[in-house]
This record gives sequence, structure tokens and C-alpha cells, in this order.
Amino acid sequence: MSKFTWRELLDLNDKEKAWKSSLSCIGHIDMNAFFAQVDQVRYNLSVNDPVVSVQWSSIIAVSYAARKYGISRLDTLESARVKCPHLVAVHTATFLKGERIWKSTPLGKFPSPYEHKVSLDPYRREGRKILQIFQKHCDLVQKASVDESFLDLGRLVFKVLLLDSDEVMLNEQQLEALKEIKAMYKTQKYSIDDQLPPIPKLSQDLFPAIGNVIKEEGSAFIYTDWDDLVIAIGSMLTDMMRKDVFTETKYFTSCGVSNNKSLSKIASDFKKPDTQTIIFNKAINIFLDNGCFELTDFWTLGGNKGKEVLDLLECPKFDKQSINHVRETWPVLEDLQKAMKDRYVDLSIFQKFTFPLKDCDSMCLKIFNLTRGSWKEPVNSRPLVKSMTSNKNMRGDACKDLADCASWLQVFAGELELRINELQEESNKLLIPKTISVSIRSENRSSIHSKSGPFLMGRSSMTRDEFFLLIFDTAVPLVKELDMVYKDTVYPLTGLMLTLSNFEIIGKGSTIVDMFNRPKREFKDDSKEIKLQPVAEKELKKRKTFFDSSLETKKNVEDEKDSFVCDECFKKFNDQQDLSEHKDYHFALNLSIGMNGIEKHKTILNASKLDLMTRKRLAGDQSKKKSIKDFFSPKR
DNA sequence: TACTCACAG
DNA sequence: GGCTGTGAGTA
Repeated sequence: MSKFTWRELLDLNDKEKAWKSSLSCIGHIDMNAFFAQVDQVRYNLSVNDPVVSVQWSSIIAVSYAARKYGISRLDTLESARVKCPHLVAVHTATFLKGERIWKSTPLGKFPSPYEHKVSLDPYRREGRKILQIFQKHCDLVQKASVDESFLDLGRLVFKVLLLDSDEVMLNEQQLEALKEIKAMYKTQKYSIDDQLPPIPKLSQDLFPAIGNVIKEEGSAFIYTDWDDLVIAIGSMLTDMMRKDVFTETKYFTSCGVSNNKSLSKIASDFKKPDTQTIIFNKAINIFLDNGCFELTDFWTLGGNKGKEVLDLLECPKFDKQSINHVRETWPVLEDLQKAMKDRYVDLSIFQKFTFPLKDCDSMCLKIFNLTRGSWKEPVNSRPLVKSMTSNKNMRGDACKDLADCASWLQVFAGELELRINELQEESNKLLIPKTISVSIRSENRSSIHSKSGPFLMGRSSMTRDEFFLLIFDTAVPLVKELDMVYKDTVYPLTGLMLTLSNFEIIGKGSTIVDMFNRPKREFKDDSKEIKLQPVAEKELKKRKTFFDSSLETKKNVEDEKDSFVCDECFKKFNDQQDLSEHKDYHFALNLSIGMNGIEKHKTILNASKLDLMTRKRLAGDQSKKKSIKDFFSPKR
């Protein structure tokens, strides 16, 4: 007989219960040197090219081909070139100061940090592409960062064992082996708390785990119960998904499969690249005691808190024995809790801890389980976004006054609009931020000031340009306030940051109902436009005057038929020569626009219009038509 | 709500 | 070291 019950197996079919079942099966998949892989594929390079992804002069990702030369993330571009003369250094995409769209950087080019801002958009996109592949197969995926995800494999394993699976095609022998259990399930010839029958004969041969199986050196590993079979099938599933990722994107991944998140995460990191590591329940201690990990390698224990715990539990330092030490010294939870609290009290005379005494018990519970590989947490499919920020660290005089702040805010507003739009299109949801915040940083890192306020999506329908302007318009008064208070001490800034947060996420086409049960908002299913209820009259009037004056400007310029006028931005030129040079600029711009996903037929605001708006915002209110027109006139 | 800090990749 | 992100604490 099995030591597991039907209930524990059936719980796998329930998203709420699967993670805590003793038969749980969780995968963690991690992209290897993700940015470098994205750049390698994006620039049509080969896996054998020593690619590094570069931001200014520092390296942010090192491909495995480049690692062969001993290059690490700590190298500068120069020192990496010394180690590998034919290094392929790819700079990240960038925004130009004052522009709304990012452009890929051609190979061999290195933009100046003084007038550019890095865009990580290409990587985010690829990250989402991969997430979607996981979601195509698996019903419960938690994106942990741009390049890693947790997967609750419960339902998939359940399907393989008890139903017909279309994810893993079973051969005749495999089907035959599972015939009995499937029949029992189908005919319900069991009580829920009955023990399961023994695992089928030859399970181990028929369902071999795929990947790097952790086991005791030199000894045979033998499947004995259903948890072994579940983990083995989990490894078949992650293998299948990783192969799908590879055929779709050419990206290599590493992966860990075990019964819980923290273990799978450590396992996925164990052997890289392109390898999955499988930890059967009976091999957990062997894995944790293999001399490769510390208590501080567990998620959330990597920082100060982890150090404090090592200290409080008097763990041996530098010999990777902390996990073993804690497990062997305190076989009983209560003893561990008492030991930590006693020492906490003793030490707190001399030092302050990052967590209060009352948290010791829950900390110990977690540590007690972590060191036994039995700390279980649910896989949460996380919301699309909580906040979105665009930020730049400044050097030199890159941001020396309010006008510079405004120029960078254009970039930030452009980036945020771009990213929100992308997310909306991909998820078919509307993302409506409710608060906005601007932060400035000066010389010493610690002096950061921020100002935030409500973000009012006022208009009943909003184009992308209008949304961009609204972000910019809302940000400028905030930065002006900061400028007013701190201008004597902060310039030149060492950092500027714009954050949208508190997102309301609404399914397109669905109707939100307010507290009186009336529809609050309406959306056209086929429309990408954002429709919202009107706001205060005052707010509307303010906007209207702005948009009207802007339209009028456009018209005014169009009227001047006698000169050379660009038909895209209505800028005037003295002669055909200047005009055609200017057209080249639009050609380049449009290429980027295509890349950024803005449809070409939509008008976008070009740089000269942006400058105009900056000045208007800074001037404080709507300027006269005359002066607006002046900005559109050629300089000469 | 506004702001700061810790942690992570 | 630069650029993001999240969650918790504080007033």
C-alpha cells in the first residue's frame, strides 16, 4: 500500500490545495544569462558568439559563450575585451533625451549616458513571450521576475495519472501501467481517505525522470511511492515546456523540480545552463547537505535578515554547514524557537535587529521547514502590474535644472505609455494607474525626495498621445514642487524617477458595476480606446483648452502653403534640401516606431512638439498662440 | 495617502 | 553599478 491517500492525489487537481498536498509538484524555470540570450537572438548572432549585454560601460549579462573566457558581470567592457578580443558587446536599446520612443542600438555603437536613457523593453517583451508559453501549458504560473517563473504542475500531473493527457503523449506501455489507477478513479472505487494502491510495476522504467536527478553518490535510486512518480512526471512536463520555449524562441533555460517553491528555486540554479535538476522527496536532505548551499541562499534570507539569523543561531561560518547545523541541532521546533529568542534577548543589548522579538517564532517555523526542504508556499499567479517606474541615474550635468527634468520626464512618460500600451494589448486588459510619483536624488544616495499625487484619467476616451500627455502633464507640477523646495541643494541631480502605481486592472469588454449596481464604465469590445466616465468640469476645461490650442497650432502651420513643410510634423523649412534631410529623420523615427509597436498611421508627437510642450508646462499655463507659432518656425 | 527601507534579479 | 520591481513599515 501507498503511504499517501486518494485525497492527497486528488488535491493536485485543485489550484488552492495542490501546493500543500504531500504529493505537490512545483517547477521553477529560469532563463540563463537572459539579456545576453535575447541580444544574441535579436542581433542574429550564433550561440557560440561571445555576446555580452552592455549598459553604458558596464556589463549586465554574460552569455555562456563569453563565460568561457572568464568574463563575469563584474568586468568592465574594457577588461572583458582584454580577456576576449573578439567579444560581441551589444548595448541596450535607448531613448534619446526629449524623445518618446526607444531605438535599438546598432552593433558597435555605444550611446552616451548624458543624453540617453536605457530601455529594457526588448527584454521585458521576450520575458512575457516566455511566460505566455508556460501559461499555454500550465494553469498556475507565477512570474517571479523578468526571467523566472514558478509553475504548479498539479493539474498536469493529475491529468497524466488519472485522465488522458494531451500535454504528455503516453506510449502503450505507459498507458497500460496506469490503466488500473485510471479505472479506479473513473469508477470511483475508493473512499477519499483510503490509501492509494502501490505504484504500478516498472514505474521507474516507464516514467524515468528527465534531467539531473539528485541522489546519494554511488547508490541506486528507487521509486517507492506516488510522490516519486509525481515528481518524475513533473520533470517530463517541464522538459516538454522548456523544449517548447526553445523551439519558439531559441532560448535556453534551467529548471528545478521538487515538491515546493524554495527547493525548486535553488535546484534550478544548481546546474546551468540548459539543465533541469530533479529533487525527489527522499533526496531532499542529500541535496541540501551537498556543501553547495547556505541558509542565506534561501529566498528572503539573502540580505541582512539572513545574516542576523546565522548570527542568532550561531551557525558555523564559511563552510556551508548552516543548513545542516540548524537541522541537526534542533530536531524539535520549540527548541529552535526557544534558542533563538534567548539569544535575541541577550544580543539585543548590543545590537538592533531587522525584525522584532515577537517575529522569532514565525521566523523559526520557516527556518525549521526550509532546512528540511519542507517549507511550502502557494504558487500565486500575480497581478499584471502593481507599479511601473521609469528611472534614470544621472551623471555630470545630465540633469542640472528644471528644464532638464522636464526633458527627461518626456522620456519617462513616453516609456511608461509605451509599456502600459504593450501590456494592455497583450493581456486584453485596461490598466489604469491611480497614483503618480516623481522622485529626485542628489549627490549622496540617501537623499531622495519624492512627491506623489492622484493620477486622474479624466477624459471619456483617450488616444495614446493624450495618455502620454496626461502622464507628462501630471508629472510636471510634481517636479516643479520638488524643484521649488530643493532647488538650492539638489542640482545637478544624480537620479530622476517617475512611477505610476495603484493600477486598476479591468478586463476589456467587461462592465464594471459601481456600488449602486449601475455600470460604471463602458468599453467598446473592438476599440483600443480607453473610455472612462467624465471628471470634474474644471479638469475637463483645463485639458480642453490645451488640446484645442495644440490643434490650432497644427492648423496654423498647415495654412502656410508657400514654404517647404514636412507633411508628418508640419515643420517649416527654407528649402527642399533641408526638408529632405529632415525627412530622413522621420524615416529613422518611423523604423523605431514600428519596432516599438506604435502603428504608423497614428500620429505621434515628435521632438519639436515635445519641446514646445515642455516650455509651455514650465511657463506655468497656456501660452499665447503667437508664441506657440514661433516655436514651429525654423530657427534660421 | 505619502514616504522610506529592505530584498531581489 | 544601473535599472527595475515588490512588500512591509511608519506617520
